[in-house]
Amino acid sequence: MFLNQTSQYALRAMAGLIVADQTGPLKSKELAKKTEIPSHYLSKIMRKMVEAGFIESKKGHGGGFLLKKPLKQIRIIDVLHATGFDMEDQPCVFGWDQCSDCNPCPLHPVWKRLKESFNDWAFNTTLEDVRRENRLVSEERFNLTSGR
Amino acid sequence: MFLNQTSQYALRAMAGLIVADQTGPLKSKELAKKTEIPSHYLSKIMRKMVEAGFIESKKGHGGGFLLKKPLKQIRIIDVLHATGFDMEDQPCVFGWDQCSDCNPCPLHPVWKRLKESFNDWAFNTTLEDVRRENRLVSEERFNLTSGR
DNA sequence: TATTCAATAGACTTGTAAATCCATTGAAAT
DNA sequence: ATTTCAATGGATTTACAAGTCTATTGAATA
Repeated sequence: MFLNQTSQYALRAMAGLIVADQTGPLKSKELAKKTEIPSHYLSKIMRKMVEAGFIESKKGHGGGFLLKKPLKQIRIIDVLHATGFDMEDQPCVFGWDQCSDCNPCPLHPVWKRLKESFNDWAFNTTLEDVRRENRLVSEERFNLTSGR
Repeated sequence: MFLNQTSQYALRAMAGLIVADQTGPLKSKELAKKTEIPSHYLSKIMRKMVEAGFIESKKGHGGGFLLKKPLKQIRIIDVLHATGFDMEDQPCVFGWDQCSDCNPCPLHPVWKRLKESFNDWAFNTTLEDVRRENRLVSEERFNLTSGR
């Protein structure tokens, strides 16, 4: 869908990291394998996550990436911003330089609603939600397969 | 933002066409100028709109593009489909081949909500909405500038 | 019929996000 | 100290969407 590959990879990588059993730092290569992201490309994305303060990196023996911030404090929008995506930078869909509520292009009202839904999602969803909902599913599956 | 340039152009072109004073067919070049879409590229997009049955084209003298269907019957999703965009074709954001409600990837629940908002918008917004809301704005402005 | 206009078709070029490659840095272990 | 491991930086390549160019088709006008 709509977000560019880099942003999608970033979400995927963060999700992959938080879902992993956290017994020490997770290596870029392992995460790459797990998430099927080209490993060298992933490295660059992970650097951005480090710079944004979401994770920290350890070089050398036993190195890799570790979560640094509470998941609750990392919103989807933060991850997107860290990859360079910013809704505010997006040009008017109709191509106007100065499109706004006061000076709306023909698509403005309609497009605005889409942006609002997107923002509603991106600002109100955190990586904690990702983890929680993933847990719920795993538990359900466990209950099923364990025969209760 | 997220939709590719071609899809955005398609929305822009349709909006440009319906907002134009409809005194006969609108030429591709005129529409291109109005919407600031590269004219030859626009031609290709307009062809898709013709094939989808939204508009018809007239060649030669006095030719151009005309609306064919009632605006109410053209949803945003239809325009997007006509340009080749299909939400159902979008691969799992986590990269899984078989990701579904029954077999959800770690991002599935969260991503699903985004898709639902998007679909809600794309399926429930028509070009009639685009026209109506544009009209409302124009009238408001008229009332202001006419000094009432 | 000849001329002009405008869409159509398809080959070709451009721009840039995505992906790869390789050399370097820095940390841990022995 | 030396070796090994893994992240980092930056140059380069690839792939493909976006955009351009040119020739053709087909309709209206006179």
